[in-house]
Amino acid sequence: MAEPRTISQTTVELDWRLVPETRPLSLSEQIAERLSQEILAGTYQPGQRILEQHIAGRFEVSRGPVREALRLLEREGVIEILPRRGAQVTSLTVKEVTDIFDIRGALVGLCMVLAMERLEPGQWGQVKEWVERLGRLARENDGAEEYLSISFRLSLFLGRSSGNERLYELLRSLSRQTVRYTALGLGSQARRRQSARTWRHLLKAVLAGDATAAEAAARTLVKESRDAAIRRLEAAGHAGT
Amino acid sequence: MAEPRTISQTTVELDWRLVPETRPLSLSEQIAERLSQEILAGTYQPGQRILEQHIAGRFEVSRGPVREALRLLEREGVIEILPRRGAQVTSLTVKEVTDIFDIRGALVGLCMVLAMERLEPGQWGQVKEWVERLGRLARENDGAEEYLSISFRLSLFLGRSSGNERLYELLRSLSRQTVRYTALGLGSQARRRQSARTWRHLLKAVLAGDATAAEAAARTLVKESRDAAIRRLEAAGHAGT
DNA sequence: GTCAAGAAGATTGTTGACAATCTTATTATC
DNA sequence: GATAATAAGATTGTCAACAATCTTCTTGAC
Repeated sequence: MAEPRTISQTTVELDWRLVPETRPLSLSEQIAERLSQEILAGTYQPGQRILEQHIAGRFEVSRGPVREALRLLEREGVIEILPRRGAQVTSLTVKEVTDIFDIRGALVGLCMVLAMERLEPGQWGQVKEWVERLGRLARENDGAEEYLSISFRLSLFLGRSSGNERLYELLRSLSRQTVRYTALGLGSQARRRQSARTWRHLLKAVLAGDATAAEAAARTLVKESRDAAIRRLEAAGHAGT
Repeated sequence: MAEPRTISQTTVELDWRLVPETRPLSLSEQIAERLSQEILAGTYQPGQRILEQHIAGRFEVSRGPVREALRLLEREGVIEILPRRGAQVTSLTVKEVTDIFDIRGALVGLCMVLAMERLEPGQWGQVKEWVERLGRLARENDGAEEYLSISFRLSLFLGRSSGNERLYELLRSLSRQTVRYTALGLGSQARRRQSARTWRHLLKAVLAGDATAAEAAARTLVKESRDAAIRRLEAAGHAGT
């Protein structure tokens, strides 16, 4: 019983998945995927311990694959493993959230530059549509969830367009780690308006062929996202949620 | 026999180590450390397969800890693991080397900006000394090895000075992955002279308090390193070494 | 002589059990 | 009543063996 084994399935959009490939997932990857979803969904809270035996029992596998799944999740920043003390759901401090956003800012800037070097002006149609959709969603009261989804997808599009596979993977991982904080900010309609405006600036710069301005807009996008998240965190009493 | 076990030791400078912490390393971490050294030293060549059983036999442990060590090395980019086909020493294409250098460039730029925000003018003394030493080494014929060591240390200093722990770790990992290619470039004296010159530009910008110029210099540093490495690779026939 | 099919060997994936360590609850002491 | 030592339980680290898959070598057909 090596690979053909499967645990109970749930379907999730490819972009959001931990392992975005379509090949049959190994047992440990399936476990990691499920746990990742549950942690993002809040079934496991930040700071909560994760016991190997408990997971093994829940998915009816031995502890071996569970251990490997936990290493995979640690690698993605979803959990932290302390030697001899087991795993727990990552609970970021405000400082750590800031730090990750800063890294994302620099990398998104690079993405933007590379994408403009590679893409023809005609290949930005999809981006234009998405940015316009963001504008509409920013005017609505309950557009938070879809806004997040579209902006996440826009980021991934830029990442892929950079032509730098490793940059794409890195950004995907960092975006995953901060998605709950990005969402925190985008909960406010004012913040969505701000975001949509910056996206429009970015698009304008792209269509004008101004790489410097586009890079600046991309970095601004992340910086604004960071500041909104931090404000929310500090208002809530800066516990690691 | 859980943690107190040790495999045969070798001492390596902390900066170059896979796990830079000083706490007692777990068995799998010790194995990963040793393998990492051997791979960097060329005992295992790029592309070469690594068999779990072979490693387990060599270090007289079971395959469990070896498997965990391999995951650790995969995470650091030292090896690649293909499902059901085992591990092999990472063999980067020219494109992948370029991509990693580009990421490093963007991140080193960010480092520079952050470090200048945090450090007082008086705290750059160590950097000044190192940069001057690089200048001397660039004039010598056989200064390649020490040049690499000092410039690696300079990069790490900037990383630490950024105050962004995650940025530091990320840069350390990426620098490790490209260190053999950086070394390839620095083998030429002309290249060392170029590098030393750019370091001097960087230092000058720092001391003048010009963050923009310092960031540009930092990015240039990585870009020049990238171009030198690529030239060497392509001259050598662009196999993955 | 080349290519495809099959069999033997090698290698990874998984499991359950045992050992060492860590955590928690209890008890004793000040 | 609070603190420290102790013991029991819980949890992680390691091991050896088995099962499934992959690789390679052999054999046979064209």
